Amino acid sequence: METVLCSDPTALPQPGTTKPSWESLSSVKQSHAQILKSPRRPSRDLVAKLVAVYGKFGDVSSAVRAFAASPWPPDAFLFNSLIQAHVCNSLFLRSFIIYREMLDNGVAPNRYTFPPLFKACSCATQLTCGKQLHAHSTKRGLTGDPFVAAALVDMYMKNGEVNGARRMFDGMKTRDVVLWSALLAGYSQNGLPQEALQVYEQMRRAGVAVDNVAVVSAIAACSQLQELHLAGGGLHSLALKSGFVAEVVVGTALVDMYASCGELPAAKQMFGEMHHKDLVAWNCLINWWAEKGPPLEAFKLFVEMQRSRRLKPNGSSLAGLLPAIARCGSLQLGKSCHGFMLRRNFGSDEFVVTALMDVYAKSGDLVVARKLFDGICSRNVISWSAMIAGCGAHGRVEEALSLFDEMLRRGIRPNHITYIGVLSACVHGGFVDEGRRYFLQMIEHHSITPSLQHYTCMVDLLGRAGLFEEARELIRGMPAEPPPEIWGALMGACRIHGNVKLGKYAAEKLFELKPADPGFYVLLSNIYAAAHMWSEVRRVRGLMRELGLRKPVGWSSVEIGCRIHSFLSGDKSHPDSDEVYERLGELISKAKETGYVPRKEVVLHDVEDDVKESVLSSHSEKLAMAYGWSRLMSGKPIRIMKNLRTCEDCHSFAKFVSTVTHREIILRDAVRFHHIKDGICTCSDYW
DNA sequence: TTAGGGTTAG
Repeated sequence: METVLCSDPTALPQPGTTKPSWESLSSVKQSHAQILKSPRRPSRDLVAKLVAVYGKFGDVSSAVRAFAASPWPPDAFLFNSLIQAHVCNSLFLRSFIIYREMLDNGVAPNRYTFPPLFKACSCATQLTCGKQLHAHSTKRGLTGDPFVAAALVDMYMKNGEVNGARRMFDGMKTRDVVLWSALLAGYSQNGLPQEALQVYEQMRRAGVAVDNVAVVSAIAACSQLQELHLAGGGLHSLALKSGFVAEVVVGTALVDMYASCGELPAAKQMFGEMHHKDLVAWNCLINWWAEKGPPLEAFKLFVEMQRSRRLKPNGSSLAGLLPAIARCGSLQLGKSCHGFMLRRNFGSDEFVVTALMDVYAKSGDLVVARKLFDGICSRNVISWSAMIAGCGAHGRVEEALSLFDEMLRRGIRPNHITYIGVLSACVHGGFVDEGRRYFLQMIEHHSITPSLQHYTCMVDLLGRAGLFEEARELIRGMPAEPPPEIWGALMGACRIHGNVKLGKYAAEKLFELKPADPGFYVLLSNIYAAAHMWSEVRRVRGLMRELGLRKPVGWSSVEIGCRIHSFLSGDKSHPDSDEVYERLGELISKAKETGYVPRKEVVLHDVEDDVKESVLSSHSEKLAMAYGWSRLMSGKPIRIMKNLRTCEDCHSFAKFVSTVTHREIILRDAVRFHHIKDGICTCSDYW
């Protein structure tokens, strides 16, 4: 062994010592400088260690310089270190080039060479390259090495080659915990949680001591399965007994599991019990609150994270928070986030930009959403799907479908979510032929098995067009018993077309499947009311009372400056209520002068006409419209959000208001956007 | 010197 000449004996690795005292980049550089000053040339092993440690500190340039100055020719250890330094700094393509140089210089790769290269193939999704390297490792008899094998299983799994990974695993005679975990994690990461839990069970039966990593992957599988009580509960107990729970990764996996099962209080409690919380743990909590919790709470968590832990949000934090803003539908808040994102240089992060695009689309500003979409350099299937869905929801059906065609022309393969957007667009536009064609194309050309959402879209599309027999045929052809969503869509179509008989049939199915959902009772009562079958209406309403079910309360909001003002139907609690009703009265008079006739048939109670008109005139969206007109500057669009579907009368009224006030009205309801300008709505009147 | 893990846009 060569002796290292150095004035400070603690600064350099000494023979026999296990841990070098290179704890910072500056200490490494200092030692390196001393080595260079020394009259004797350093050994290859010492340079290789320097290269590795430079890589770990993220200084790839110094690693390359150290390598270049090493005794020539470099050996395998030196090349391995240089490859590793590049891989751990995400310079994957460069690592392949170094491997090529290694071969060109006649240096034989060894068991240490391949794991980092397979990792590079995993991260850079380079399956072809991975397969070639697999062949190289086999040729050299290295594939049986446990480190190489585990890296290979991981490489195949990360590239979505589940069967390849399994074959690799099955071919191994000795299987350690890391090899098992690579398989288990791979199944979980590929959306196969059942298989992942099976592997976990097999692993335990095989007597392998389960470690923290295996537990994390099994918990992740439970999150996907939303399986909290059997496997999930057992894993939490195991994590507690073994002490793994103290690890931030294990704690985060448990937070995620509780939240994904809808147990937000348990998730928050788990989060509170974690001693150390890193950025991923915070992001996990924020993401779930943004999706399922009160949107403002998600925003508060985002602020709290930065204050209390002094953590800097990354792209995931923002992409996770933005759905909360999208749910609020607040354009102002969306713009603030946009500014924050630009200041923090997330303007080219496609995750963040796609999430922001969705915020603008859901806040009613499709123009900015489209600009953001056009500005994304590498648009993937997710950004295309988001834009297509946005256009469809805004009634820009032709634009949605032409975007879809363009996406196909560019060779982007659509997935099941893309087709949900495409089929919904067809529903919004009443494009029956196109819908049928896309549904078949999805199955036959893209081998996508229709999901519940696809079937629901099709039933909705056919039902709205009055093609009840075709809709029923489709339902009969479904592989499993139709769930409530399907009958709900059919019932909605029955209301539009006054099909009492089929509506009643669908309602009976729904009352069996979801007896406590008030929405379906209301829908049936609406079907009877539209047919003037008032005794049936009373019977259904009576049934609702007996069951203690109440119609969900409708509310609308309008954004004025930085504030959101909400109104219930007939609401008089707003501080400016007098002004709201006075201005609404003006609007109704002006609208009537230009031809607006209240559509009293929309009111479903068996009451006198004047009562119906008074009920109609205080619908929450009308109150919000009047307040917006009163308070927003002249020419500014009025943006309204409604929690339920807008009724036909309010839709018609909004068209007259847009004409008499010369304002654009953008109304987001539970299913779509209505862009109304000069008396015309971009979405069809196809109800 | 080398392998497997938690969050993340539609």
